[in-house]
Amino acid sequence: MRLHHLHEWPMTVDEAEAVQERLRGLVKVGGTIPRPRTVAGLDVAYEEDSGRLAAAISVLDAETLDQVDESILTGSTDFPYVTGLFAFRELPSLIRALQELRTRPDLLVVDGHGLAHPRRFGLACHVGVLTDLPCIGVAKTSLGRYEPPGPARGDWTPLRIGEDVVGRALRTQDEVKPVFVSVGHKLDLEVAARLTLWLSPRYRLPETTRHADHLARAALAG
DNA sequence: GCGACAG
DNA sequence: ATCTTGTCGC
Repeated sequence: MRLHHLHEWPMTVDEAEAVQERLRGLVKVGGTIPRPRTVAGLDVAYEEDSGRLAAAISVLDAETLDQVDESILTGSTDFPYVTGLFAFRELPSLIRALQELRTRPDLLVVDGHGLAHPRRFGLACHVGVLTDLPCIGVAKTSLGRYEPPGPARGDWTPLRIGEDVVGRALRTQDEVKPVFVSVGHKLDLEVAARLTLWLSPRYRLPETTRHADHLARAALAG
């Protein structure tokens, strides 16, 4: 898969924030996906010591949610974990995994935020701009403020940072903690939320994320 | 100013 | 992210 703007790579925290400010203008907000045939989940697993990591991508049939492709690799990280600069920690390995994918998915689902980010350019936006593919951010915790949504699957409330509505707190199953959905690239928030619900028929997290998580953990072990 | 803070 | 006991439920 062909990727764009790979020359935009920082060495320091200041440079990293500058890259985000520069690339944020390339995010396309809005739109729908006519008929997604395949959906890819991206995730990275870490080993507490030695900075070893495994990146995994699982591509599922959007209709049956059966896996049709995968890409797994192990590596290491040098960029420290800094809230807001999360992308620069996971992106190098995710990029390699994307390039080794046999197929080009119709949609990407990232384990983290898109627009629900301090500079409105979270990992899901970054991956979306690099690939120019529609991309959704689905995170397990929030960086913004929200009121608890209703108790039923499908209930949601707006997620805000400052005055901006940057995403949704979405209940994907009855009586479970909500997930935090935001636009990454090339779709609108309503579509992102609808797709997230579709991809989460049984558990709190989307099947794409769960599959990728399993693959990444297995790769670290074996 | 202080605390909180995706994974 | 990862470390973990017991507990509840299919």
